[in-house]
Amino acid sequence: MVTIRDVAKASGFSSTTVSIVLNDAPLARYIPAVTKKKIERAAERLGYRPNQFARSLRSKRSHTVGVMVFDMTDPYCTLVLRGIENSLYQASYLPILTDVHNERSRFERYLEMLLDRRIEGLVVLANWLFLDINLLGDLEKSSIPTALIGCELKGDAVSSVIVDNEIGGYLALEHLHSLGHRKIAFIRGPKTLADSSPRWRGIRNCAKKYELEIDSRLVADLPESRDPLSSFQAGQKLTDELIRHKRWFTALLAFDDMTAFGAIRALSKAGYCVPEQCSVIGFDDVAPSSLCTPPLTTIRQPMQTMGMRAVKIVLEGIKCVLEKRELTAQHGRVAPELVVRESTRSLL
Amino acid sequence: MVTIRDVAKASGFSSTTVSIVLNDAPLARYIPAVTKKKIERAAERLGYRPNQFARSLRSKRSHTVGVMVFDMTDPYCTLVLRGIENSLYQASYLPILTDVHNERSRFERYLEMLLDRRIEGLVVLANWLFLDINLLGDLEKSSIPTALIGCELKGDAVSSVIVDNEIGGYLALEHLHSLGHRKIAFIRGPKTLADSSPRWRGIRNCAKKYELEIDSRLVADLPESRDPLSSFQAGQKLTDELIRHKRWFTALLAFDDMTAFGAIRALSKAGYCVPEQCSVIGFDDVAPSSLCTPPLTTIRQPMQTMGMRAVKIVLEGIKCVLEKRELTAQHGRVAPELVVRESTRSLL
DNA sequence: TCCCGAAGTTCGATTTAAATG
DNA sequence: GCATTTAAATCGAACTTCGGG
Repeated sequence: MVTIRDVAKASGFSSTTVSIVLNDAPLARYIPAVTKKKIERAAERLGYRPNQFARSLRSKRSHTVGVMVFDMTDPYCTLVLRGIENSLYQASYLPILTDVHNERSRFERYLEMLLDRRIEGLVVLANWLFLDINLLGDLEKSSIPTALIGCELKGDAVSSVIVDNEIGGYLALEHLHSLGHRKIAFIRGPKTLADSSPRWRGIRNCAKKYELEIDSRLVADLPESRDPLSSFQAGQKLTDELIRHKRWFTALLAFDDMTAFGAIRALSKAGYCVPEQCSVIGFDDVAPSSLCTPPLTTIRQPMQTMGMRAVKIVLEGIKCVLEKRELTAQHGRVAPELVVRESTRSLL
Repeated sequence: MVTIRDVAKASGFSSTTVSIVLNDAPLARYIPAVTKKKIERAAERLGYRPNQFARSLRSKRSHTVGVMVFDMTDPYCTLVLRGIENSLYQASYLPILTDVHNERSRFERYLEMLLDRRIEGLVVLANWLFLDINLLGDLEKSSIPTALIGCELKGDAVSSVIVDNEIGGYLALEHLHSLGHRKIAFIRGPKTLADSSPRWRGIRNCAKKYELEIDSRLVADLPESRDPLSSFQAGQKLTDELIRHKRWFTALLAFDDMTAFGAIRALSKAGYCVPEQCSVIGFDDVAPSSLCTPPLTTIRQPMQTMGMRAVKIVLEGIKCVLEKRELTAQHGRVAPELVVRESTRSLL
């Protein structure tokens, strides 16, 4: 491996000068262009690449950000990760990816490993997380700029980026209503999930606005679970029960896309066509939604944007820390968007 | 930050002794249990965590593996990444994730960054890659154990893990044939993609075995593209053309699942039901396949296994390098598996 | 010779303080 | 005093060498 001393020797200057020149440090002002040229050419010729370990040891900087995903297999992750990666790339940071499999022990172990690597910031993709306050103890005291995607935390230690679930819920029901649906079934999220209640609130607001009555016999709740696939299965099972109760509905509003896929499966098995006999709307707009037939009408979370936003917050946090300014958490809330495809149909 | 010297001071021993004890180095044999206890307790009490930069600088090891994905948005990545992550976790390695967006410049920049970080190994997820030999120049000379997932490379510089496409193609056609299908349409992969030709070879072998005639007017080719979504669109378009040519078929064998989704969309738009009027089989078994209705019959690539396998190879390579043994590439080929779901139906 | 522990060197780059003409 | 350059200290851990009992 070629070191700075090799470059020094080859160029005939000291390693100090080489360092100053190659880093374009303040003192480089005083160094004549000829010297710079010589040094740069020597470095080039030898193929010199500074040792990042040495550099980091000295500067205490890693140019690395930790990314912690709660369950990688959730299709929700894909685009968020793309957003994170892209923003990091532009800032010349590299991400260390960890997947905690929704396991507490894994979370703790990974967090220690990341802290040991002196990550400068942390992005946590808390999709499908049943959050436990303890998990954050380590985080808060670490004083590493952190952004949580998908759930919000009280206090100003940890930033967050979430979708506006209330607006999303409102948009979903408004769409069904505008299509003429009045008998609507609902599959709500698990009570322990933070998204569930605001989404439902939005739905109720919309119902009130349009004087739509919600039949409580057409409302089902997803059970708590830490497996993203389970919401597909639960969606199927609950829809099946709804159908068997013979209380018919012309549309179904699902908690998320996975649930909607399960609902469509159940409807289809029972001999009902979507959207001819029953409209279905989801939430998230994960990749499969546009691929399925019929493609799913849904409320899109701007996932890539959310990833980018989280990185932006973390990067600003890092700058704060470097300049020893006070660091306060930011809480971003992005607007969801109705995506009309073909799983919903007008009754009018 | 508490350093080894702080621990030395607090325990009353020298930093040498502390280092030996905490790392359980060979010399630790000679150190009495009392001393060890004292040192360990001091370290514990102070919350000492060794500085990885210093450690890496000295040992020249990073305990980091680079992971390079060609297009993160491809659903094919998800499970492979899970496999990679899991194996790395068990070996206490951490992955740096990079997504090259199928762009040459990004590949090169990321490769340099990873090399600068002194990654000990590299896993490349070359899904949907139109490989260019030049890209590998840097790789070969870097002498970093590397495993390519999804495509194979001549020579013994770079290891690889691929699915046995020929068997997969065979299985797919055999399944359709066993269901009684004789008029079968095919959408082949792009000619520039390495997977395409062996997959087609398997199909032809199977056709010969069962004396099935392949009607060349029912064979279409996916165009070259570097966007995974494009195979959905192309699948839809090609199927549409196939339908319009009025040369009917009872089953369609698609190059991959994305293509199959496109085909199903086209059939549905043209008023044909899957599988009642036309069976469709895919290849890969990406996540959406089991979520769609009807769920897709397909040839599964054991993606998680492939990720694990690649990491295993890389880890062995790292051990090789450490022990200065000769490093030779391994070329793994894993068996695909027929997954029968509901997009195919028996004619018998 | 065996056991225990410490002093000092090394890894490679950055930075401070200081020395030249 | 100024422009130009550099010796030496530093970051934190790990390893080599050595000395005392």
